[in-house]
Amino acid sequence: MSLNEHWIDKIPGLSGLAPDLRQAIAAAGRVLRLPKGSRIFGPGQAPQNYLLLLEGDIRVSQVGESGREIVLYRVLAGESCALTTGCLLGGGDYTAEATADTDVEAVAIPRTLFDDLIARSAEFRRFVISAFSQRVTDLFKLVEEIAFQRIDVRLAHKLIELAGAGDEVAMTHQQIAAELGTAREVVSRHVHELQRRGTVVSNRGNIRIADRSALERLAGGS
Amino acid sequence: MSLNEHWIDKIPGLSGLAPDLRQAIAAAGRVLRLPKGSRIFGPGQAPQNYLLLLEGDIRVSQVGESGREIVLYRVLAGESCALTTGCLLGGGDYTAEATADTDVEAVAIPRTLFDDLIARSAEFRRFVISAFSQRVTDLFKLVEEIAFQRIDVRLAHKLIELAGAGDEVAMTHQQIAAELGTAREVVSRHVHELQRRGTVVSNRGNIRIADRSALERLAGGS
DNA sequence: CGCCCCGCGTGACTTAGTTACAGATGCGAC
DNA sequence: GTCGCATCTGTAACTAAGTCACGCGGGGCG
Repeated sequence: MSLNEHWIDKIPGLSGLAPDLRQAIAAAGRVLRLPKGSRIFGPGQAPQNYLLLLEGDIRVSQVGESGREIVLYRVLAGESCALTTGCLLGGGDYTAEATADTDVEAVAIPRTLFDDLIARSAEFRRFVISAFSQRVTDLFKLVEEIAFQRIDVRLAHKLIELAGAGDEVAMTHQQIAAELGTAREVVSRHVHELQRRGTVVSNRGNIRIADRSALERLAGGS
Repeated sequence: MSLNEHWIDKIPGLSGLAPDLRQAIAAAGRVLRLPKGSRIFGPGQAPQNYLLLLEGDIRVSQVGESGREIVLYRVLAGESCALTTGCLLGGGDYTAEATADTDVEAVAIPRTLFDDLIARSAEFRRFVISAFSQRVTDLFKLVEEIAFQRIDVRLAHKLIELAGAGDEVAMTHQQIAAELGTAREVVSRHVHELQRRGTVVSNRGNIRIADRSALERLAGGS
């Protein structure tokens, strides 16, 4: 029980939930642990639970017939995966898939409880709806990027994002291509060009940012 | 009052709403009429109401810095525009805009009532959430199309969609380009090619489908 | 009638995606 | 160690898409 009270506090949006609802959630929610690389869901799987992510990083991506892939968004610790589950319940056919990018710890909330929480808690509603909204704005931005932005700009953007606080991106060109929804060769070419200009240093499975400000200039400007 | 009971029945998802809630909606909802071409919302405008569309057709699109435009989705009669309003409330900065493609009749529901309805009616919740879900799957599909599909296939698709039951599309190449998020010249070239093959007949501001099955083959197949 | 705006056509060029390889590099088996 | 192999990366040639610049022509309107 103290264990259950423990995880709910990892979800910032739910900190102020009424005690009785906390208890209901703690009682009915099951904690799942999945290793890195697990398929959370994919075409053909229809989960009956709403998921809250406690630890880890889930990547939601779309694959085309050609096998090419593009990352739609990520679900981070403390966020809800309700969108994709909702998508399944409401949407009918879809082709997105979700993969654990790291080891993952999540809570599965049965649908009946979810409905109940939505009905009884304004805070929970706010949490769910703002999660939906956030995803949608993410997708809006993504559409704009794909449709209008040049690949080199998007690559610069992604490298900065993926490097985070550090300056190393431990990914293959293929994986970065999947992030951007383009082909591996395209990434290779642009990485090579960045290396030629001294902006990055590229090694097998790893790219190090050598001149962050140059990258930011590329990402921000034209 | 009978007038108010009138419009609520235009929303299929709300037909089974409890009588007291119907009354609340009827009392607080204001019916709006907007002429074709009106900007429903855009960057810099933050509506405080949730909108239900009774009549007409709203186009939600994204414009890039270059001025190029892409249609994200449409809101049709009987559907809710809650997504985009929710997007505003939850999302912070965004750049999408919504335009009336036809004369439009909509109901504005104040936010307080919306919250109340969500709290009290499972049916209303289902309506709102499935609307959200639908938009999201639409956006998923759109991302896949932009990222992976060839322009000629997407054009064929759009022409069929825009023609509806008939076989005329009364739009300029520029407008069709905005639908697809591409440049006018690209549309012109492909339309020209389709005309050369006898699939369509193109005139100023109008494209007539001459061989629908050929178009469907193009849209469906590779 | 003539002007002008708007939609459309076209050519030359750049960027992105595709196809088909050929090296390179690490890692495990032996 | 080193051999074999899968995986990652580089390159070249080609097609598709997007960009830029301009010309043409038809309608509408003064």
